[in-house]
Amino acid sequence: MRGQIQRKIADPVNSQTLADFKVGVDNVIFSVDTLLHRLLVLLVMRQQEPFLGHWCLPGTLVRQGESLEDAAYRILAEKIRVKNLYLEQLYTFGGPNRDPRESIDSYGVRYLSVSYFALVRFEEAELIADKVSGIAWYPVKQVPQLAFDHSEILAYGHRRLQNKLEYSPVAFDVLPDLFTLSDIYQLYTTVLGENFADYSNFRARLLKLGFLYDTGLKASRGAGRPASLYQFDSEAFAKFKDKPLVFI
Amino acid sequence: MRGQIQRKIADPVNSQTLADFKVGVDNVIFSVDTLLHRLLVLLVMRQQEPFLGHWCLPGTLVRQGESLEDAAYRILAEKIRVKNLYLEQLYTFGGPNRDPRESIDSYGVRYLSVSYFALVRFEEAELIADKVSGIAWYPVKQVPQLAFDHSEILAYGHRRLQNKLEYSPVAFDVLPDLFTLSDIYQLYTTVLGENFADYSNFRARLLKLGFLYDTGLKASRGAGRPASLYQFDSEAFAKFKDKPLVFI
DNA sequence: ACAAAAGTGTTTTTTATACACCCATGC
DNA sequence: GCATGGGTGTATAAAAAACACTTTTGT
Repeated sequence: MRGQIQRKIADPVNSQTLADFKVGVDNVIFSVDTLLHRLLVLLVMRQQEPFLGHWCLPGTLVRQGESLEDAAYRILAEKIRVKNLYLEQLYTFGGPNRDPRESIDSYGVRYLSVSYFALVRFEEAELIADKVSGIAWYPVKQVPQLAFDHSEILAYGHRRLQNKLEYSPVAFDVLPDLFTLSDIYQLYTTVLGENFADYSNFRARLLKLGFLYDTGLKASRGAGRPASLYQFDSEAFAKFKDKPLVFI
Repeated sequence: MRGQIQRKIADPVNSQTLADFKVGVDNVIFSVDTLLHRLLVLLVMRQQEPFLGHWCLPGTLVRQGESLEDAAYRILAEKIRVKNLYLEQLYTFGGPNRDPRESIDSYGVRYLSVSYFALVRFEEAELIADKVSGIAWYPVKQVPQLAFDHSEILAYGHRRLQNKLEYSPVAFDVLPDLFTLSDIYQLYTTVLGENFADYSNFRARLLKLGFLYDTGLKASRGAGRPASLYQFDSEAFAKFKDKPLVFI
C-alpha cells in the first residue's frame, strides 16, 4: 500500500529503495482419481523463458478491475471446464529472487504470487488444451521439479488440502449430486492415506452428523451389494457453520 | 508475476488491461491483558490522506530485497519493542477499490495488502511513540471504524487468533519464561471467552501433554495459595510437531 | 477463622478404535 | 455358492465435561 503519494510526502529519502511489484495468481488445483487411488494436481508447461519447457502451476496476471479471486477463477476456467469446485486463497509468496526475471531487468521489480488452492471433481473436469501447450493431471507423488518456487507452493497446498479435508466439508463441493458413502471414503483415503479410520467408523461418524440424506436409490457397480446413494443436505449442514468440524 | 517482458512478447493485446500493484504489509498485532481480561490490538493513527486522522493497522511498503515477512517484522519493530512474539502470514487483500488512491491517480495502480498476524506479550511490549503520532492498544471489542478495509483484516485476524490458540502452542511464545497454569488459563479465557473448559479440566489436559515442567518455584500474588511456576519444555514438545494439537 | 486462589480427585457421558458379523449382488 | 463390496453392531478404551473437594496462602 501507499505508493507515489506517500513516497513524495513522507518518505522521499527511501523512495529508491522501495520495491515495485508484478502481482500474479498461481493455482494449485487438485483432483482425486478415486478409481486409481491417486491425488492429482494440474500442471501446465511453460511456453516461454524463463523455465521454458518446465512444468509449473497454472498462473496469470491480475487485470485491472479484477479481484485476486476473480483472477484465480479465470485461470482455472481457462484450463478446465468444471461445474463444482472448492477454491480458497492459499498463501502469498513474495520474497526477493523468487523469479529469475528480477535480476534481468533489474529495475527492482519483484514478482509476487498470490496462490490459490482448488479442489475439483476429477470425473467431471475437462481439460482445455490450447494450441501448443502441455497441460496435464500429475499424480502428486510423481510431480517433477517445477519452475520458480512452484514446488514449494504445491507442497504448501498439499498440506492445506489434507487439513481442509479433515476439518471442513470440502469433499461435498466436489462430489456429484448423488454419491455413495464409499465414494467419500475413497476420496478421504486417497488424500489422507490409509491410516485414518476404518470404513465402519468413518461411516458411523459421518451419518451421525445428520446432513447426509439417504435417497433410497441404489448404485450397482459390478460385483457386490449395491450402495445407497446419498445427498448432501445443506440445510441440515447449516447448523455446523462456524463450529469446528472433524470429519475423519 | 510476469510483467513488461511478457506483455511485450506474449500478450501485447491485453497490455493495457493488466493491473500494476503497490504492495504493502499490514500487521494485526494482538496482545492479551490478562489482568483486565482484555484482548488488545495495536492501532496507529494515519498522519496523511487518505483517511487522515483515522485509526488503522500498522503497515509499511515492502523495500527492495526485503521479504514480505521481513517487512512485517520491521513494521512491528518500529512500533513496539518486544522480545518474544509469534508472527505468521494472515491473508492477502487485493481487490480493486480497496484504497481510494486507486481512483485518484487512476493509472490503474492497485493497492495490495499482505496482512500478517502477530501475538506479543502485553506486559513486555513497549510502545514506541514517534514524534507526532497516535499509537495505542485498543480492546478488540471497542475498536472504531478503521481506515481502508482494515476492519475486515482485523476481523479475519481475530478469527485466526482464536483458531491458533486452540490448535497450536502459540501461547507459549508469548508467556514469560516462568509462568503459572492460571496465567495460561487467563490468556485462553480472555481470547476465547469463558465457555471452553473449566480450570480443572484445562489443567489436567495441559499437564498430561507432558511438555510443561514444574520448576517447584512458587509465585505468590496476594491472597490465595501460591502457584507453581512452570517452564515450557521445547524438547518434550518436539514430538508434537506435525501432529494436530488441541489445547482447549 | 475465613476468603481467595491453587490444586486434586471422582463420576458421568461422549467419542474413538478395533473388530466381528450379516446383507445383497454378479458371476 | 462364493467372492465382492455394502452395511450393522458390539465391546473396549480413551477422552471430554461436570463438579465436589482439599490445600496453602494473606488478612
